[in-house]
Amino acid sequence: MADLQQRTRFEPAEVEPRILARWLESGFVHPEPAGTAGENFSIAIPPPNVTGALHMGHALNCTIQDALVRINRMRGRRAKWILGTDHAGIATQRQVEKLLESEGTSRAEIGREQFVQRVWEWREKYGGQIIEQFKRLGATCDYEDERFTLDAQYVEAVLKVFVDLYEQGLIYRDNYMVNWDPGLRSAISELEVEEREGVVDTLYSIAYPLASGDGEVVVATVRPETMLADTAVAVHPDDERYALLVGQEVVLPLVGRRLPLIADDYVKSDFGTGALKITPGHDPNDFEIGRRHGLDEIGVIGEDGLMTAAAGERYAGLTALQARDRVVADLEQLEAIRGREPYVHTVPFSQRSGERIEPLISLQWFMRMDELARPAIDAVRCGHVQIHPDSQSRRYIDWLENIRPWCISRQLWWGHQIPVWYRGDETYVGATAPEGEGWEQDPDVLDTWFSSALWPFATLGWPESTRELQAFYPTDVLSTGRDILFLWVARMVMMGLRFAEDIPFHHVYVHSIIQAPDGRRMSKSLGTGIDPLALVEGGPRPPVYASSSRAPGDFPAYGADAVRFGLLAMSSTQDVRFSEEKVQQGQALANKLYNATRFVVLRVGDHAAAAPQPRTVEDRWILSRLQAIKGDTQARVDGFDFAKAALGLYDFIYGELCDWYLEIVKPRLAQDADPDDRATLGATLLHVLRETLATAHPVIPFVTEELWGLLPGTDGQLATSSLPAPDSTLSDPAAELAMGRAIDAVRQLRGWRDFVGVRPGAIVPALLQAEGYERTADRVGALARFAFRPATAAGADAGEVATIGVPGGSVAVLESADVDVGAAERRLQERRTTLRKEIERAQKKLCNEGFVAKAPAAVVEAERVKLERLRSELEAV
RNA sequence: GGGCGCGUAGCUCAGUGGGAGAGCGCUCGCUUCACACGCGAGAGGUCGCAGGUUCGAAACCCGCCGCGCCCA
Repeated sequence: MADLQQRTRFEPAEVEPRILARWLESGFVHPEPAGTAGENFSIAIPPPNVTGALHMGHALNCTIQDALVRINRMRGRRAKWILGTDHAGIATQRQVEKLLESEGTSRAEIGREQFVQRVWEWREKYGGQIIEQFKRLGATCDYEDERFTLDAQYVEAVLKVFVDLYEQGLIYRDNYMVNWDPGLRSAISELEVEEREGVVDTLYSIAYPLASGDGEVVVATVRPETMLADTAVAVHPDDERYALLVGQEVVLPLVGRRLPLIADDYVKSDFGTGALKITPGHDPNDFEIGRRHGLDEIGVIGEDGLMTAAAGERYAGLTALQARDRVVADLEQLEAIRGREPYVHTVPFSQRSGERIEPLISLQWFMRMDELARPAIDAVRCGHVQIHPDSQSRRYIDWLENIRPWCISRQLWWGHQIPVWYRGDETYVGATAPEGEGWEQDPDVLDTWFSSALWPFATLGWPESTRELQAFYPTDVLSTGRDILFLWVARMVMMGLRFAEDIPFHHVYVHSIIQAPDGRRMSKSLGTGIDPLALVEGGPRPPVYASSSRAPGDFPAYGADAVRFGLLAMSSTQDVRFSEEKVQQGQALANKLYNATRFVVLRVGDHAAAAPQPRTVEDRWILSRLQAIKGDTQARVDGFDFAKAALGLYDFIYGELCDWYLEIVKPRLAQDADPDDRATLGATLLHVLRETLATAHPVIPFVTEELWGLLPGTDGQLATSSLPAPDSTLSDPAAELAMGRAIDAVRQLRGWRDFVGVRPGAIVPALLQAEGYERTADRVGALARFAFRPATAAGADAGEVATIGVPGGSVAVLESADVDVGAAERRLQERRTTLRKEIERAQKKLCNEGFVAKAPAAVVEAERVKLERLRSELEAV
C-alpha cells in the first residue's frame, strides 16, 4: 500500500501475505522457555488430525485462541501457543488404505511394517497442510516447535503412562462389550458412532414356551438372529402380568437352552409384551443386565460379521442378515412367530466405514476411570478448572460421575502399539520389548484419545522435567467445541492431575458450533460446509449460502481479518448459524480503519508525535471514549465474550471515531485553520488511532499491523507492542455528557431537515435556545448544517417559522427560502402529539401509587425528571 | 425416557425487572475534498402461545406449541 493517496480501499489479498511473512520472520511466535507458567501465557491447540483440512470450527477456534494469545503477548507475557497434529489412527489409516486400493494392493498384502512405513510417507507428503491454513488466518502458533503424537518423545510419554497405569491396576484386559465396526474390523470409540434416526426395521414377536409346558412368553426383537445368544428373558419387577413367572424358565426355540425369567428395572412394561429377550453378547443394555444378574455371555456373531460356531451348525458361517432370514424361516416352521410390524428406531452406525455397528464382546484393553475421575470432578467443582460457559460444567461433572471403563485398544496398525508382549501364558508389560525369545507384541494400538489426553504436558517434554514444562504448564486456556468435552477435555484433566501433578489448564472455553444458514451442521457430504479459506481468498459459495441479496457463485476475497471478525461476531454461548453479513461487517471495518488512517496520515503529516493533547470538548470526549473501549475490549476478551469484543470495536471505530469525531474535527484540519490547534489535534488523532489499532489488533491483526506501519512515529511491529491500558485521568464524564447531548441534537436536526425537505446543501438560519451547548453549539451547527445566530433582543421572533425540540431546549428556525413552512408545521404537530402521549404516559406512571411507593427512589426520580423534560420541550415547541 | 438450550425487525443475532436494539436487507436523499466496501434520514416488531408473580415482564415462575443438542 505504497500510494496511500490513490488507494481508497484496503486490499487484504495484497497486505495479508506480506504481513504474515514479516511476523513469521521475526520469530516472536516462539517464546523462550523461561520463567514460570504463572507469569507466562500458554494455550495448547486442539491438535488437528494430520489428515485434516481446515473447516469452520477450526477457523473459529483458531481466531479465538489467537485473540487470546495476542492480547497476552501484548501484555508482555511470554505467550506460547503449543502447536501440533494428531496421528488420528483410524482417519489416517483409512486414507492410506484407500491409496493402496487405488494402487491395486492392500494393507494385508504389504504387511504391517510396510504399511506403517507407507503411512509415514503419506504424512510427510500430505500431513499438516492444515497448519499452513492456520497461518493464513494469522494464527500465531509456535510454528518453530511443532509436535506430533507419534514423535519419539511423545511415544515415550504415552508408553510410560500405559505402563504406570497398568502397574497401578487401572489398565487391564477384559472381555467387554464394544462398538464393533465390521467394516474396519475394529472396536471404535463412542465418538465415532453416529446414531441414525428413522431406520425402519421389522419388529418380530416370538413365543418362548415356558419350561413348565404351561404357556409361553412373547418377546419382541428387530434382530431375531441374536436370539441364538439369548441367556435370559427379563420383565419389569412391578409388572403384575409376570409376577408369578419370575424365577421360572423358558425354553429358547431352535436352540433348546433353558433361560431364566428375571426381573430388572431396565425393562419397559409398556413396550411390546413387557418381556425382553436378553442377549448379553450382542446388545449393550442386555450386557449390563447380564452382568447385574450374572448371566452367561454368548457370542454368535464374530468379528468378521459372520455367525460363529456358537450359533450352531445350521447358522455358523452365514452373515448376520442371512442368519436372520433363516432364523425367521425356522421359527415360522415352529409357528413361534406371533407377529411382525414395521418399527422405526435409532440405530448406531460407524462414521468411519458407514456400516451398522455390531455390538459384541471381545477381548480388549480397558482403563478403569472412577479413581481418575474423582480429582477431575473436584478440580471443576472447586473452580481450579473453570469451564465457560458455566452451564457446561454440569455436563462435565455428570459425565464423570457416571463414567465407565474406557476401551483403549483399537484393532489398527497406525498408532501407539500396545506395549504388552505375550509368550505362551506369560504377559510382559513395559516400554520396551522383553529380553528373550518368542515374545510377541500385542497387535492392537491405543485409542487416539489416549495419547491426546496427554497433550498439554507431553508436548512440553514430559516425563522429562523440561524448561518448557516449567514455563508453560499448566496452560492458561483450552478452547474447544462442545463435542469433545468428554472425550478429550475431561481426559486431559484426569491425566494432567495424575501424571503432571497439576491441572492442565485454568480455563476451558467451549465455543459455538457454526451451522449452515439452514440450521444443519456444516458438512462436506451434505454440501453445507464452506472452506474458511474460500472466504479469505475467494472461492465457491454453496447454494445454501445464497440469499435474496447473494446469488450462489463465488465469495469475494474478504480477507482474514474480515473472517476473523465475522466468526467472533457470530460466536455465542450456543450454536449459531453462519452469517456472511458478519464477515462483510468485518471487511467494512477493516476498510473503514484503513481510510480513517489514510485521512489522518495525509492530513497530519510525518512530524507529529502521538500524544493526548485535548483542546476541545470533542477531544476530551474521544479520549474518554477511548479509555472505555480499551477497558471493555480487554475485559470482553478475557471474559471469553468475543462477539461483544468484536462488535464493540466496530461501534467505537465506525460510530464514535469515524462518524462523529473525525467529522467534527475536519474543519480544524483545514489549510487555513489555526496551526497550533492543528498540531495538538494531530497529536491527539495519532494517539487515538495508535491505541485503537493496538486495542483492535487481537481481533483484526493484519489490517491493524499494516496501518501501524503507516503511522508516523511507530517503530517495531504492533504484534509485539504493548497493549495500552485505560487511563482514568483521561476519562471525562462531563465531556461525554456534553457530546452525548450534541449528538442527539444533531440527529434531531437532521431528521427534521429530511422530513421538511430542506435542500441537502442549504444552511438553515436558526436560534439555538437550549442549555448545555456552551462548548458544542458550533459543532452541532456544522454537522447539522444550521447557522445559529446570536439571539438578539429584538426582531428575532419575527422571522421564526419553526421550532425543533433538542435536548435541553429547542432550535428556532428562522425564515429562509429553503424551509417549507407547511412541512415544518406538520413535523411540529407530529412532535407535539408524540410529546403529549409520552407526557400522559409519564404522568400516569407517577400517579400510580404503587409505583411511587414501591419502585426504587432513583427510578421514580428519573421518571419525574423525564416528565419535566418532556413538558418543557412541549412548551418550547 | 432423562437433561440442557433456543423461539425478539424480512435474515443472522444482542438485550435478562424500569420507555424494544445492532449488522445486513428494504425505502428516500446525497459525486459533503478519508472511505459509494461511503454519508445522512426513514420504514419495519401484539419480543412463540396461554396463565401467574410484580407498582412494573421481552426478561422471573408454571403450562403448552415449535426447533435444536446431549445422555439413555
